[in-house]
Amino acid sequence: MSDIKIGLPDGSTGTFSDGTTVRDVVASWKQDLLASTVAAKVDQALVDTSFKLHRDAALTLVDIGSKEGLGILRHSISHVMAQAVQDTFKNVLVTIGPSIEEGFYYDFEYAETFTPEDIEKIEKRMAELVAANYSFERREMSREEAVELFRGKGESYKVELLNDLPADVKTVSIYTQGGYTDLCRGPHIPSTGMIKAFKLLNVAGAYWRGDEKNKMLQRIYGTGFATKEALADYLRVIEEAKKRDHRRLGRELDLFQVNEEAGAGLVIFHPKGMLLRYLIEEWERKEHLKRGYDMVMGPQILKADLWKKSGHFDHYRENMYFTEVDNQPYGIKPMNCLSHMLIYKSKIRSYRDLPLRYFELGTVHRHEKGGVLHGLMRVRQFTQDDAHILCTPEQLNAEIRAIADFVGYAMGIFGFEYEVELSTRPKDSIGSDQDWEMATNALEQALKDNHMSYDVNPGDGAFYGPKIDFKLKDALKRKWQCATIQCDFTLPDRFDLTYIGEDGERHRPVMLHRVILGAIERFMGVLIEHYAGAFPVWLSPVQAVIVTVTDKHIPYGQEVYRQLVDAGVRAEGDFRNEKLGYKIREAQLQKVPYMLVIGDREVESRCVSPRQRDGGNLGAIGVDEFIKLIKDKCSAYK
RNA sequence: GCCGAUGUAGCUCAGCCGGUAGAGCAACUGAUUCGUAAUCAGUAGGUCACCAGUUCAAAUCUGGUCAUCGGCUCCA
Repeated sequence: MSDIKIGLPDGSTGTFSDGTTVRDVVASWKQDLLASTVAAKVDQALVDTSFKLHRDAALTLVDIGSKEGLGILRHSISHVMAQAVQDTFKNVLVTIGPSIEEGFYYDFEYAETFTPEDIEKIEKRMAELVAANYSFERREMSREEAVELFRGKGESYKVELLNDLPADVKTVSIYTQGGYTDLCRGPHIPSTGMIKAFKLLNVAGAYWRGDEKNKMLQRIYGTGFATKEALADYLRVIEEAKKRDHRRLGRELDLFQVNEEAGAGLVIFHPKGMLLRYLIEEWERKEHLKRGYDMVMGPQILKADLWKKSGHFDHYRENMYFTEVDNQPYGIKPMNCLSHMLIYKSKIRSYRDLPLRYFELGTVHRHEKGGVLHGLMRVRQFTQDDAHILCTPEQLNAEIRAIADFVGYAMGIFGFEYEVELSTRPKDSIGSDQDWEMATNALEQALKDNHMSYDVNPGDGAFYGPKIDFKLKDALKRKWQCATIQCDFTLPDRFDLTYIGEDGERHRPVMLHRVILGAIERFMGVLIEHYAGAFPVWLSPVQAVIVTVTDKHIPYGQEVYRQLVDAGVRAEGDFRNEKLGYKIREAQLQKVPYMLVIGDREVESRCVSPRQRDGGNLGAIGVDEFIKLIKDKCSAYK
């Protein structure tokens, strides 16, 4: 921390009234403390010392490229954008405009729709405001004064925000730049002239305060960086991310389609996509059997009464599809647990039998809202690598820890990073307070025992129990929920599951719902983007393509093809009458890991010359040697 | 579901103010037999998402439906 320079005009290190120094503040800021805590502290320092310290600290942080500094810069740009919007258009009300991970946004209420041309106008006005180099002036006032100020401007959303502040908040701060004033906690950069690189990205609808019952506002997204180069880099990354969009690659690599004729959110797997899926599923089965799971399988439809018994009918009905068989109502399963419950109930269970781990690659149907469907990521029919574990309360901790380890192992195999979240009881839920507390504690304790860092998501659990979510990140930095572990004390109750304990008495088992990869479809989508379609050898639908130079090399090419296929290598032969360069290009675009060129040299020496998709060349090697290479990669999951 | 945009050949896209469709790539056919990311020539390919309406006339205007895209809400 000692190398951090504080941007005070006189180069001194200021000291706050509570004895901490500027250095302390910036150091703690760097340690990822809640930015707001530090911001509040810096603002307090401003009041205490009359240094315009917060600005300079912010400026310094922007200069050294810290996350917090960038956040401050973007927040300031959002103010400038709000001003530009109100300068350019009449009857626009401002709401909120924070910085976010990739940039910033500001939500406006405006009767008309912002068009792309409008966005250009706004950008132009913003450039003028930046050129004018207005300073950001901070002022504090009582909340009553602030209410008066914003009411006078007709900014009803700001008034609502002020009125909803906690009662103990007596004073609020406002920031003014170039005659435009916004309610804001700060901090901000010293002046608009410091904005070197920004861009407005798109307009979208967003509910006021994120509640779908509220009015829909117009949200303008933008981003900003400390330098033009950084902005250009970011835009390049966006372009690159588009290229690896799984929907595009799914078509280009001929993996799958989501066809309008078939219906929204319904995936059709093509041969290569199905092969990829098969490889993932085989991996799953092997790993589950290794870990003491039993494979089971239930039907797609079960009587509606059973869904009533489980609570799904009351709590999940709007997401379910129903059908009728012989005048009896049936529910198409949105989850796999019911069959597993019936398997458990098929016998009297002893504590000696537990834990029981039922694993099913379970295909489910959920009626997702139209607007959320997205390629393979959000679909209406998908297959979960689902398991339900029934155990004694004493076994719970070890089971949860084993699952968390399994997830970690799986993420390592597929090369993903992930974050962990613990979600607690939601409003619409079933079960006693006591059960919820026990379940939540069990999950939390297991995370602690495994020394895993996690965030808590209050109220985000399933209706039947709390859960641990594992979120991995795709190429666009979007987080996708994949693995989840859900604790359930209520289903065993509803289905009256029991086991005979050591004491000879009947006891209630505990149940865990869990998935490792989540949904195969979504996982494949994430996988496609992660590898940009260039799958590791063990997952490549085609591992090697044999390319002949001329027709006279075809007989040896077919011989090699036969040897590879017999050895279990996924090979294809490209014996078309095309130039070598043309065939190489196609194999390259299909991201095949190895291209085996067969020409005079190879026929003569009875070998192959594998060209790698990264452009490298392995030189002339024997076919056996090549087969061994592929086999080794597969067994190492490379 | 909500806000906004979009839907023309397999893909990427042209097609002004309504007069009834075009390019490049891909595909197919022929020629070419050629060493590591595109050989040349020719041919074929479209109910302009779907359904109504306005009009002498609709890819074009209006309404509805379906679907997709960017978000919001929700979620594996």
